[in-house]
Amino acid sequence: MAKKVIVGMSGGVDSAVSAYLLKKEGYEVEGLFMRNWDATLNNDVLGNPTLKDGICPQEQDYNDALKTCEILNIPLHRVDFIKEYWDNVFTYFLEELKKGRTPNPDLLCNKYIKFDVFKKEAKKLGADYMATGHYARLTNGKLLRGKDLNKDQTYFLAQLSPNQLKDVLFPVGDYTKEEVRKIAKEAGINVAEKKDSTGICFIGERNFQKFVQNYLKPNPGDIIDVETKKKIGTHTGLMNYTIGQRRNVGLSGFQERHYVCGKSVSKNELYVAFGEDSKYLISDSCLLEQVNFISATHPAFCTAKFRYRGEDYPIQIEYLENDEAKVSYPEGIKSVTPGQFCVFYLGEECLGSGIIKEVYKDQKKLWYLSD
RNA sequence: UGCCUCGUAGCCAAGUGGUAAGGCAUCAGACUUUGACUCUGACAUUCCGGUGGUUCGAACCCACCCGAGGCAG
Repeated sequence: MAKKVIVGMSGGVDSAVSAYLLKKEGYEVEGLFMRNWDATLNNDVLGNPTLKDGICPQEQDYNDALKTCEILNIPLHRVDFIKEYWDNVFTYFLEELKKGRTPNPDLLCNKYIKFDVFKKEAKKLGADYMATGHYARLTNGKLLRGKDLNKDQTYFLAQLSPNQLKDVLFPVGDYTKEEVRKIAKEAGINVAEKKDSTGICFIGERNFQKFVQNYLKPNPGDIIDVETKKKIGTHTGLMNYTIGQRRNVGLSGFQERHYVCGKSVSKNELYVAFGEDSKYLISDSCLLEQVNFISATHPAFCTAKFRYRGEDYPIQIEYLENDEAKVSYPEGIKSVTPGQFCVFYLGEECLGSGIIKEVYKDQKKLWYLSD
């Protein structure tokens, strides 16, 4: 009796090829499409580029997935997690923004949606395994980077528990994106040439400031030159900025490039530093919260990424109480941002992650990144 | 009122007789399952505050006017 796999079909190439490969390997394959965002229901109006189109992108994706399943001759189920997404992912996203932090909703989307309610739904459909189109590999319970290091998506999986990764398959993890597209083309899959989706998972590309305005009231305040502590402009609301940001700050007339280096929610001030090598952008350690480990290995020294597609930096970890940890990187790293995830790696293995809570330089909390 | 300095694209700013550097910002792409960062391209189609003049030729020299600031007072 062939094992049954439910594949999360997004309407893109990666999941299509995943289903194709699994079927070729002899699994009984069925697709499951999920919809987690409804622009109308969720009041996603300002800055939504596709609102006026005849068909919303999620429905287009569904149609693409449907076509793919037809080609592969497998059934496609469908499920809505709009409420779950709002309650567990989007609410967190907004709460973090209110605190002046920079959340990454896609890690929580995996934690609370894809590898939780979606997986349960797959089980309900009789699945022995669930599969997704992530560029990642699983070997003996270890989560490894995808073969295509440029597309590696283990960063987004770093908040999962070992249990959530049980009975999970990542068929495209052993291929490069180029190979995946080639396979799709040769198999006659409709979405072989479809452009990769970007933007927040399930929501899509947006003008961030306008998008957030649908949910949070803007609260303008002063932009302060972190060096002189003088006011040099007005910001449109702290939630509109992230650390290290250069574009869309709204300042001009200066000789040097300027970067957001901090903010104070209590004072409603945004701090800006000049020059791309400004010392104000550098930190040498940080405190993590909600530290999660997938791996049984808890090393003192390893590497870490501080943002998706960020560089791997050598770090030292000191494990603390309450799922907290102190991470040190004496060489200094630019734009370590509260709210973002710090993801640990040991060679190929993705060990786990934590949320950046506080940022330090020379053992002192950065005053311009405090509250 | 007298004298001095200054007035270059949205902003800052080179250029002081030979036919408008650069930076910031902005816009458009590339990259990208987080808002970045980075990279590429576009950006004063002969009006360089205005009007005349000198010159083969002026943003650059001269005159006057307008405007901003300063020193005398």
